[in-house]
Amino acid sequence: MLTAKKSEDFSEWYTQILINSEFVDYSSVSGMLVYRPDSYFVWETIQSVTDRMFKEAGILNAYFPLLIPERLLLKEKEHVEGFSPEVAWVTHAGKSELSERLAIRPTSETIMYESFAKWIRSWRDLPLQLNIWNTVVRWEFRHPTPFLRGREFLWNEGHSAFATLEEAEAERGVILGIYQKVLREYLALPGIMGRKTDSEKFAGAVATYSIEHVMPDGRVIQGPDHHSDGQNFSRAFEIKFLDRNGNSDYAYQNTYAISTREIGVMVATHSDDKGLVIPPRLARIQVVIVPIYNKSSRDSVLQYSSRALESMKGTARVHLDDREEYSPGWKYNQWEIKGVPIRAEIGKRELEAGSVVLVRRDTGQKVAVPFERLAVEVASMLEAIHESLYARALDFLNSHIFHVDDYDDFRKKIGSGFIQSPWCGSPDCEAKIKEETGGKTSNMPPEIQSQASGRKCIYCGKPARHIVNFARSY
RNA sequence: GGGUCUGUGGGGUAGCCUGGCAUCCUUCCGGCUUCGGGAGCCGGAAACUCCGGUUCAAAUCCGGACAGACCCA
Repeated sequence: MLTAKKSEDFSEWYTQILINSEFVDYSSVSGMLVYRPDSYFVWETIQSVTDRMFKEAGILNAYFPLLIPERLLLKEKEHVEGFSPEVAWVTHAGKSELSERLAIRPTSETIMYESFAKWIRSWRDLPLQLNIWNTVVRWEFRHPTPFLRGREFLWNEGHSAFATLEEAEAERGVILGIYQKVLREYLALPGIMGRKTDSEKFAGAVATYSIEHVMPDGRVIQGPDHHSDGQNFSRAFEIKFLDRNGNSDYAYQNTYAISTREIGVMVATHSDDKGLVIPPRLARIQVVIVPIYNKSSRDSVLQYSSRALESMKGTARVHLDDREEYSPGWKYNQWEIKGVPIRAEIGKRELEAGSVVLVRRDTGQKVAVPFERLAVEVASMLEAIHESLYARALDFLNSHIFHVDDYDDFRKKIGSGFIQSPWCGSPDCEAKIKEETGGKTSNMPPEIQSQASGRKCIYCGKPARHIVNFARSY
């Protein structure tokens, strides 16, 4: 039973729908989540469609170890500093202490680049574009929230090495394009793409580009990202090659990721006070048939329901809920909590009319369709649900972007979405703004940077060099 | 990191001030009955976070630990 409302108590609502829908469960390790079949189905799908696009782009999958020797982790200074407070360590095997403690990977740069250094000798070995699907552990100390902030999450780690900076830079558009496509076509989520400021970029990177989302409560959360690492890691790990002219150079590298956090953004964005709303392409069950009968109509209704099931099988993932012990009304509620996109109601009336009633989860709209058109109508309804979820999410995003030039106004607006304001580029101003308002820099979309000219920094009043999205964030 | 509050069956709770065999809802199991928006009845299973103290007697009072929530940095 759901008691919290999305608009009144967002965080309580969020956990209630996740648990009540049997989407995920808590484990006895705080911050580590159990993915039950419906949520794992979502991740498997995200994973497989992303993976397919990676492969089309020439990226190969590999696998690297879970544990990283301490000496490797220490090789890149900024990288260590960024991660060391959150690293979990393996120190013992049984009762004996290990000679060198091993980090449980918080990310795999260091273990992978040791190998890269061995494999890369010549420009002919480049580019090297590898990806691994794995989980990482980061010992968060702030309160964990399912999917959004936890101590273990599932993701992809793409790691590339190129011979030239230009080639490395060109990868960014390809990868972010893939991520945007996955978000748009599967999770039905829009986002804002842009460059992170230096103080918010990835530890060890030269530049980070991210896709950022607004949450229903007006706070903002970072989604998939792509980091240009320049030669920072290649110098630390001696990833050197001889170019066409016989000169030795360090490789130019990138890293990128999409994680299970997106599932949280998806749930939070689309779901409502009745429970989850899962975008059709990610729903394990896309259509649930609920038969309605009494003693005398039972057999004929169930038989008709089975025929409906068969006729839809080739089109959608369908389930017939023929449990005897629950009433139809109870089933409606349960499948609504679980976010199944379409409910098909079949009773004596439908049987006699030769029709089936379809009900959309997102809008509650009911429509009776002739049996012969069932598969066709279901297919187009699934499509319509997807598009309408995306359209609504996009409207929400657009109505939570504010252009602000005045600091008092900024203070009032911060916390209610993306505040686009001019900034001089000074980390001091950035830090002061954060301190005084709680507003952090989210990212800087390339296409609006030209608007900085002639404007003044929201904090110090000096000429602006960037237009930045400020927000309270997760 | 600092402060405030809270830990009772699987979930949600009453009881705590004023010590005396733990309340109700839901879930779960068995049965009957019902089925067009969480039906009804009968029976059953299931809990005081942990450690110590006070007491004839502790969910209740005291101390500590652990866990969680909220506020501040």
